Amino acid sequence: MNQNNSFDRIYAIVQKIPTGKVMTYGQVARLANVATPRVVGFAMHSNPDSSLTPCHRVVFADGSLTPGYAFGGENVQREKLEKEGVKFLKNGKVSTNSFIQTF
DNA sequence: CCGTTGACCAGGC
DNA sequence: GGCCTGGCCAACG
Repeated sequence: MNQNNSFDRIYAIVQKIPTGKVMTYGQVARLANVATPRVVGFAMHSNPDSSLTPCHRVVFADGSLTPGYAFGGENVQREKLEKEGVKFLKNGKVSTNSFIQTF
């Protein structure tokens, strides 16, 4: 628990994201007490396992998916989220209603 | 130690 | 509503 490394804290938060819900990088960064959302991005790209750390549940603040998803690309990420019940908008973005509001 | 890079975000056009 | 720019800040070599 209380990891001193930023990466470990980020991983812990991402792992706590329930199925069918998504979080923005800024949200994760804030909960992980990280200075900037960029660190979250670094951690995700260094993410060792998609099953251990569901980085596909982490999206942009606009609801856009991750450009250059480390496990196949945006296309794969979108299918995974849809499979988990996440709603997508016509413009190809995640519905803001799928964002976690209370944690 | 310093410079570059980057899975961000907010603002402007 | 979509695309571009600037700024913040940590990790990497």
